[in-house]
Amino acid sequence: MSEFPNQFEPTEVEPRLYQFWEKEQIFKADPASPKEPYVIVLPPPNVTGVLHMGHALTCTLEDILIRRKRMQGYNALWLPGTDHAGIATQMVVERHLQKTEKKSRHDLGREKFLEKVWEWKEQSQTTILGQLRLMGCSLDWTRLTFTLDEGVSLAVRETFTRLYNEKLLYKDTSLIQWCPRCHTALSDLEVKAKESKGKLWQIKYRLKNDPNKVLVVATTRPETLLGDTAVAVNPDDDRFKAFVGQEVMVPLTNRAVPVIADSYVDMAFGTGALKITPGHDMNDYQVAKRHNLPILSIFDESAKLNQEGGKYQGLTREKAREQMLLDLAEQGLLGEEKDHLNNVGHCDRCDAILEPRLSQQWFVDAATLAKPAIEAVRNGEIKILPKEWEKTYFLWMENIRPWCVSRQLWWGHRIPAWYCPDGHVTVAVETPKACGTCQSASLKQDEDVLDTWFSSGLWPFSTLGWPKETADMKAFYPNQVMETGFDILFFWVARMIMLGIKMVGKSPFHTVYLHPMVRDEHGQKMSKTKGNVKDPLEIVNKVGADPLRFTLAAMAVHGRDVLLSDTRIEGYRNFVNKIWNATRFVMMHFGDVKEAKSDMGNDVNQWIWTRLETCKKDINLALDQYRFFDAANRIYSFVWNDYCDWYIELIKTENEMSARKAAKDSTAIEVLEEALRLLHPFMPFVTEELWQRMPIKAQGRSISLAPYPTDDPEKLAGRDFDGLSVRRASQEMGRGEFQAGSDRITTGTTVVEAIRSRRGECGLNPNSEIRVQIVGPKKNLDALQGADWVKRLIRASSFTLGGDKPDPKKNVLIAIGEMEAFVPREDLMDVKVEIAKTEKELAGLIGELERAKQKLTSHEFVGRAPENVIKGVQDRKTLLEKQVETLQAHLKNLKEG
RNA sequence: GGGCGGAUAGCUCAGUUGGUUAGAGCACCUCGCUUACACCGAGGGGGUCCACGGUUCGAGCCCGUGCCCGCCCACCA
Repeated sequence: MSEFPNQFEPTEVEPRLYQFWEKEQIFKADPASPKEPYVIVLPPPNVTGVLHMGHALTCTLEDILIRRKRMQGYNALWLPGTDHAGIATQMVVERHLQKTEKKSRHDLGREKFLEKVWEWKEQSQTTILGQLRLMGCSLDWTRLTFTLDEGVSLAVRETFTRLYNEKLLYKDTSLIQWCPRCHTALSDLEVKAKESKGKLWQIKYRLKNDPNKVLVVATTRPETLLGDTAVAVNPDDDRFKAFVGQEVMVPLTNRAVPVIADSYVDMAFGTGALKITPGHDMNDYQVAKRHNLPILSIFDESAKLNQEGGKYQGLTREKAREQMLLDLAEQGLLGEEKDHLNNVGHCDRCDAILEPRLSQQWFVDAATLAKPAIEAVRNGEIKILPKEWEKTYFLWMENIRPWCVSRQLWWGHRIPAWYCPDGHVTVAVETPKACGTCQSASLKQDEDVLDTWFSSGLWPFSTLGWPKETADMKAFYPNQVMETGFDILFFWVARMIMLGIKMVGKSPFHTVYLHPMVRDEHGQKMSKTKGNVKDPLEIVNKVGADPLRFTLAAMAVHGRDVLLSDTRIEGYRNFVNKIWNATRFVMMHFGDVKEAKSDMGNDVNQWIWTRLETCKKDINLALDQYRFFDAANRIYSFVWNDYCDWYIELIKTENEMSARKAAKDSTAIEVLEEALRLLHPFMPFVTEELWQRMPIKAQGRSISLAPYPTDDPEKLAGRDFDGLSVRRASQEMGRGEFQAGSDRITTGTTVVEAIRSRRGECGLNPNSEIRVQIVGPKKNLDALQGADWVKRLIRASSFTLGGDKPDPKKNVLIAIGEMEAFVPREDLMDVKVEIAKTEKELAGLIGELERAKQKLTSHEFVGRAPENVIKGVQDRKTLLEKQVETLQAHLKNLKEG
């Protein structure tokens, strides 16, 4: 540690520091701690997955929140876990099995297949957990939970049983969304509506009693006609009044179905007559229920025609359609056909076209659970940020439908329901010995598993040991923040709120922070087919976790997508380098200071302390409001602009430097040390590495346990900081009282900027030395007295204050507010360029002056604008007048000379 | 069909209750290897803040209309 490499080496440092943190158990939360708790549970990544950019964003933002709170003395718990992700994982393993062993899950059988999935899970989980460590996540690994762990399983069974007993969960036969490829029921949310180009066919239905008359219906799915149990028309439709009550023959069959009247039918659409297929259309199902129509299922679980299909049995939907259209045409029953755009439901997972299917499933009465969940957000118990999402939340929750929770899969929580031979249902937390109704000992458990989101919905408390009354549950429920992507607001967040309130009796968290989507630098969604996917691990490998984290935070703007670009990441990699080198420089000169002893009489010191104070205020304010991007930009500009560009440059003069060394002044180190602490939640690795090298630092083991800098130390009073001395906290308080920079600093920096700028405009070699004389009001000249850094920063070989104004014809004049700087013409300028510059500047100033004058003569403005605004314009006008006057004289001289 | 969000410099975006001269990063141009850092430093150019109308002493910001993008929800077959 003694030598200081001239570059930060993330590949060497990051794993070493993470091991150190884990060994020291820095991230472990103690439920017995007297500290105020601050809890976030990590949205559990899918066990089959690898870490993608969305995870990277989630864990960066959550780690920033958690690390800051930990540094503020909270009992911070960030709880890790992984999700079994039922349908997704089962699909991946099935596919793998098919590929490697050419077997289906049915070939293996349930038990063997599940063994395979568990193997897969073990292997995959290690990968993703390692990746979370690579990102620097300060997760409490001692509490790692998997959604199929026994504890979670108990919570699931408990919830299922309680909801069942309260009739909020029930078994029902109903038309549900069925995926013919995954062979399972889905919830409404798992249906992706996609617009697709289809056709609208007209099909003639002959009247039973008068085969010469036909009723023409329009349909996009002719193959479903085998399932028709009625034809419907609008009751107000005069065209069809005579048909209502009669029967028509379903083409290609011998069945007669009634013509019914229902106002659902849109007279203007198609032919005005609608075939009703209640077994395979959600709307038709509703109509059928109203009219007590029979329901026919004509497709099997793979959406092939079943025994109801007659000659078409065994055909797929597409094949059947093709064949039936041919047959209809042959019988002269096919009318016109036209193109038609319609929405078709696809499986969220496998993209297959879904088929509504009549079946028995378990449902949760979501509408009842939603009521208190809506209320919790409405009364502010739960805040959703950005606030715009609340409206979306309400809209969905108020129109929520029964949630189908059973899945015909093997991988997941088995439904805790048992059936006896007589068909009685027994629902229980523990496997029952006998039927609850008839005492039969011959019980068979329900074959189905639960929707993954059912167990996810219990996550904020199932991870803490619920339903047992654990210490963790007492200490850490409710959580503080739920940070996740808006894409799972309904899938997950809403369900956690409903189930948390129902099961525990308290909202599961206080704040929901919905982060945006990560896209590429052109706002395109990252996708494999587009080839624009950025792999976070590749980036971490290349530049380290810190720059990636900082980029994600600095781009995370409320309600906007995060656009990730390589140049941005590179820029923040450079930032890491900048901090590294600034620390190296400061350590080189002040590495031997032993105690915090900042010379507060020195105005350069005061200035940087003041800037730091403002920075602390801004950052804390920003982070309190989840404005990660503001906080990131603020610390960036403090370190780079204030500290490196100004402060370090200011103290680099020999006088300043030797005085500081002699006095063992610790300001440079101390300010930087605080800046590192401010930065730590964003860039944990480089900050810890540098902090460990600092001679002056809080006495803790890790920067993660040092106090987070604040402009309001009262807030941290009384907190324990792993051995931090209270003295430092009180010192921080004192610094809040500094006034903004002294006259010497403000005057000096203004002079430096003006002269540098003029040099730049002239294209002069910045290294050439110039002679400078400054005249102006005494207070300004006094302020510049002794500011030898001004001389250094403008590269002045001589620097004269006051005295007679030099010959205007031989000197270039630079107006600096009320001051004038003179530089011998030969040092700076050729006359023609100077004249042009001056004229341009003058024109700008005159224009502005005119506008100011106009404002001040306007009665409305003077009469109605607040005083401070008027005063501002007046001051500006006075200054402008003085500058215009000076420059006009200067211009005159130039032209004459 | 409903709802939400966006449009500001070449690119990606800030701009917190309307207030003096609209900012940043990157890109670009000029100059500089001044011993922390060329992953750097100093300077510069570049904007009718989508259009039109309104409110106001004053609008990038508030209101209305229009146009163009993106997303979510939705049972017109």
